[in-house]
Amino acid sequence: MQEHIDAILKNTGLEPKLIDEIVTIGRLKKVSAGNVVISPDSPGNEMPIVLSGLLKVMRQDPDGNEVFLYYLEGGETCAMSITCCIEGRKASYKVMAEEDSTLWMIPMTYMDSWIKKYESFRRFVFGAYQTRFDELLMTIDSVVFHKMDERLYRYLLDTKQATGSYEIHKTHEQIANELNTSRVVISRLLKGLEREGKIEQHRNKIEIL
Amino acid sequence: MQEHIDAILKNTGLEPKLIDEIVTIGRLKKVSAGNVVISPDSPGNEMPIVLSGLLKVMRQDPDGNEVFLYYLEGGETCAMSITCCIEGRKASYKVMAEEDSTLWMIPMTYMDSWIKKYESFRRFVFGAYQTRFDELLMTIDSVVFHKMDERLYRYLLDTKQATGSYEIHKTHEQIANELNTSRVVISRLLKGLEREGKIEQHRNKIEIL
DNA sequence: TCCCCCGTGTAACAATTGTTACGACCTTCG
DNA sequence: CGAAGGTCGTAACAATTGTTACACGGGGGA
Repeated sequence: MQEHIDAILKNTGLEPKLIDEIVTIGRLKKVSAGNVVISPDSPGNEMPIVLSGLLKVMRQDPDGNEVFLYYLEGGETCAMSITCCIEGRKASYKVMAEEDSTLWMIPMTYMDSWIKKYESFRRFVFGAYQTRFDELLMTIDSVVFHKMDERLYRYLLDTKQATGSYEIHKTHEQIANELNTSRVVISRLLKGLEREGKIEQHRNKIEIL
Repeated sequence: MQEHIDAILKNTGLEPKLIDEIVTIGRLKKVSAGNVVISPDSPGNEMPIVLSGLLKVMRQDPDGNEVFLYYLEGGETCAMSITCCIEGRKASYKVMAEEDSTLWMIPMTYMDSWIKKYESFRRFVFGAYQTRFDELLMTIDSVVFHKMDERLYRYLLDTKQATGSYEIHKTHEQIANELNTSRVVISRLLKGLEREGKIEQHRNKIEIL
């Protein structure tokens, strides 16, 4: 286990001394697919780093509607939870396990001193911010500048890329929920994509071509 | 001038010693209304703090379409330019002066050392991130969960709040551009808001009631 | 003054998306 | 096996948004 964590963390560009600290101080957390990692009302005083698996970050509105924002893959961290914790605010989003995942949880107490001490940690944190800003902006692009069919196709490609598989195991209903539209609309548009030869459909499964 | 800058910076919660450094190292920049402050192809190795006036941040897509993201008011800074500069990347957004504004420009070279040195600067920077994340998420909410009429009304209220005036001096065409829709649609919806008694319209001017 | 440009109102129509309804099929479980 | 529930296809219609076209009036410049 220990070596496994080391291996992941090495790819983040963090310096060895810091990795030692992280390994000593953090704790392992396992989440199985479909479960919630962070929700708007959970306390949240730890910063998660994804060791394996895949998380997805969603935005929720007061009426319970949702939109998919982006995936968090191995080696990445949730930038939003950092600021949330620093400011002691409630999360305004929801993080779920898309696959069975293992996380390394670091208490927020250490954040400030690490930022002060380690140049590599500053780079890590600011890099995380940059990446998330970019993802949010891409989401805005997708929603503002494109129609639902393009948005859907981009979502499928994102999912293919994040899971590393050209097969997506989701129902039309689930996809509709992530794009905040209705099942009928998704079925209609997926049929269109199929006619264009971009995908192939099976029960509970979409194949990206 | 000197005292004016001090006064603004004091409200940011930065510690006196750091304010001294900022005042010594930065330079003043004046921008008149309508001019571009940061564009996707400008170099951008300075971090701006708004001293007076109002900036607006827009997202642009490759075809030249635009959307309004949020305003930057006095005492605030552009979080996205921080990460951009740290990573030496090109900006993926555009910042414009909504009113005649004065900015205090700080070379990025000092960022890292200040973050290391000043607790208050860390709080300032992370606070800026948090605020911008929230604004982006609100933009996403607005676009994903609401129809154009509500989006328009929220935009008017935001503008009222940012400018501190219940009169908005913009044409339907300009508003349409900021919401990435067409003039006709805005005229239609503004008429609706007027009928509901939420606004009053005049030439080149909208009054929020 | 007269003319032209700009800003706005409005109609008519097209395209996109949302909603409701229903039928077909598959899977699971009793 | 048969019933029940979940998944998908499709039609018909409503609501929202986008597009084109044209009329009206104000204000500024020649």
